[in-house]
Amino acid sequence: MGTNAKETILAAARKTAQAHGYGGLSYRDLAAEVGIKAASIYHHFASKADLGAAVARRYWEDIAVELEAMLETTGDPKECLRLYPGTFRRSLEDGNRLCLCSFMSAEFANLPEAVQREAQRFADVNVAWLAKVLVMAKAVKPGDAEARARAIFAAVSGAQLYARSRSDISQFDALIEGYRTSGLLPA
Amino acid sequence: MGTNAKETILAAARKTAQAHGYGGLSYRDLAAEVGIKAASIYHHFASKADLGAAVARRYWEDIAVELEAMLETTGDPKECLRLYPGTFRRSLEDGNRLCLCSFMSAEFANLPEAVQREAQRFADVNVAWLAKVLVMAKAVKPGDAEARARAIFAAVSGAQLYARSRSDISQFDALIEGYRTSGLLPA
DNA sequence: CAACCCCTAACTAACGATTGGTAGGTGTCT
DNA sequence: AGACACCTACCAATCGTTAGTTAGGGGTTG
Repeated sequence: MGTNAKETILAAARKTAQAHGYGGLSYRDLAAEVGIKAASIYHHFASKADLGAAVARRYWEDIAVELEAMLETTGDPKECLRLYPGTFRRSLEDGNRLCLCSFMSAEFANLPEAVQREAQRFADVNVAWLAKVLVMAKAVKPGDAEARARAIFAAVSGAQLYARSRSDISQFDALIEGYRTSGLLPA
Repeated sequence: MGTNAKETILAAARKTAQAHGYGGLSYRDLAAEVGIKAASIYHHFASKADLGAAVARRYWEDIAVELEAMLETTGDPKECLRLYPGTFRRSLEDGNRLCLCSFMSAEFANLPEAVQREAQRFADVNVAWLAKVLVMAKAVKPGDAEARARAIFAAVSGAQLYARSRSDISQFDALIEGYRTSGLLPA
């Protein structure tokens, strides 16, 4: 597998965890998918907790980059708010997968502390970005931005969870539309 | 464990599943909690899938009764909409537990079909009741009731998930308040 | 009344599979 | 030579599940 084995493992683990959770991560299955043996994963990650934490950390690092890039390329905070649910939609498009943070929030009680921390950071990154963009778009009073950002994040997460349980992306789209007409998201 | 062993198992399994999911249900742990041996559970439930389906079914049956009772005792649909998030709040109060349906929606890909079906029914029951109450309260146009009901259910589920990942009920309360000020829930 | 039979509700003991993890060896490239 | 990437071969624990057994209560029958 060469020098990028670690990255390949991380990517495969992320996809599996988004479908079956941290508990559904198996060294043997993961190794088979990557094309090495289970014990070899220990050469890159000292334990399952380490792997889980690395996967979750990479997950919020990636979304942080993606969200900042969105803001930069569009240069339009209102457009960003319109596009935001798309980041969750894409997980559903990709094999009806869930946001890793949502899955780990459900599994929270079973997670090693290091994994818990990294999972929380994903939510923090999303809320911070949303709050910033809401203020830029003058969609809320600056003092209300963080509360509204959290509400949007939680609601979109819930929409993804619901749509997943129906294996039906159109349910996600309908829910997001519902958030707009009700005023949670700017119309 | 006399005649009500089956009920005792169901109740213990529900509590465990709300904390650790269907995958976190272990016959040995469950039996130890109830005070019998693992194999004895098979006298009451033919398989883990059977047990899981029975737990999920009982879960939506109970909430259906609870919601109808709320409507009857208050007689006030607006008051019902105000009280509704409380049903999710109580799971958090009880050991930071999650709605069983939410946990199973996350685990969806790993669930036996019978369990999937019963988990979906919980959402259906909630949405149907919410839609009915929204119309009674004249909070939305009758044609928009079901879409709004789904939006409320998904958003409240998301709020519970977020609060759980922080082990902080006040986050749930703040999110619900945010849904009210934004217009998703009637103020 | 007593013997019989079946049912319920539990038990002990083990099954094969899978889990995360460890020890130590092998080949390859610099 | 030595570091790196990966291997084989195991381990103890846990998983859902099965087989066979036991204790006791209820009904029917001689």
